[in-house]
Amino acid sequence: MARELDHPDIGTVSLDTVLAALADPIRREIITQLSTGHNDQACIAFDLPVSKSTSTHHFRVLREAGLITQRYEGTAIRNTLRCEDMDTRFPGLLDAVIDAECRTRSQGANRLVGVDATVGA
Amino acid sequence: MARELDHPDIGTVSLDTVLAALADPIRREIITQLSTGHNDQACIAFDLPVSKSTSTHHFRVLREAGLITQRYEGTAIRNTLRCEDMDTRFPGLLDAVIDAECRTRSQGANRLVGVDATVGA
DNA sequence: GTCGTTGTACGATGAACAGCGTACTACTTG
DNA sequence: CAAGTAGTACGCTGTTCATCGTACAACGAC
Repeated sequence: MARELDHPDIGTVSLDTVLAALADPIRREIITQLSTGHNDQACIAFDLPVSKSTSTHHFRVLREAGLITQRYEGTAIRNTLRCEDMDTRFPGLLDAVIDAECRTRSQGANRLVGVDATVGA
Repeated sequence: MARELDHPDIGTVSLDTVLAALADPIRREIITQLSTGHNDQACIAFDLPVSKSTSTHHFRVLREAGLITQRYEGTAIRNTLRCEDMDTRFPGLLDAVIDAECRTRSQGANRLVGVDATVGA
């Protein structure tokens, strides 16, 4: 019954923190996967080109920025995107970033190596 | 006739660079002032709580990210926001950030000290 | 209990970057 | 020409942060 994770009130999250969180390509990868069918998945379900501890770090930054919710389920964690909360706080911002990310991706020249072919798997 | 400044093709600017540029509060301050009546102004016209050299640095980051245009006019530089270019490249993104910034600001608790009362002057 | 799974804590490290001051260039004005 | 204005270049500094490995904790299955 320990294992409670802190989530910020959406009213208190700062634009600074949100944009800093979104400025990292790995974290945008997570957000994008969450928004395209990977919602409510464990952290390992995301095929990220970094070590486990780095991955933990990125998920935490996203949670503390108010972008995702993390809830324990056994040993794993369910990650969900806080779409509505973010749209309340900063309307259009998250959608614009996800859209921009997808747009960049379909243009080829993906900066995030090692994930290209396995995203859909 | 020297004094030409490089501006990236809008098609080549990366989301990474743009978000990194927008993640800094000083640079968002510049962008916000540009979008709210301060367009086409010299760098010194922006009342920023940093030194001149730091200011130069931020303007350059914005230009190289494709967010602003800088054109010499005598000893000064005219700064303009590349709204349409940005909206072509990443639709809705710039507007969402500016809107979010203004929203944050009118909520009080402005993180950027020293600019509050003198913005309108 | 033991073992495997999933994620965390804790250092440590190296790179990136915001900030500054000083010295400088380029232009305008007198 | 000299003086003033607007911005740049350069070097430096301190901080932040992404990354890693290793050791550990919490839970499920057996």
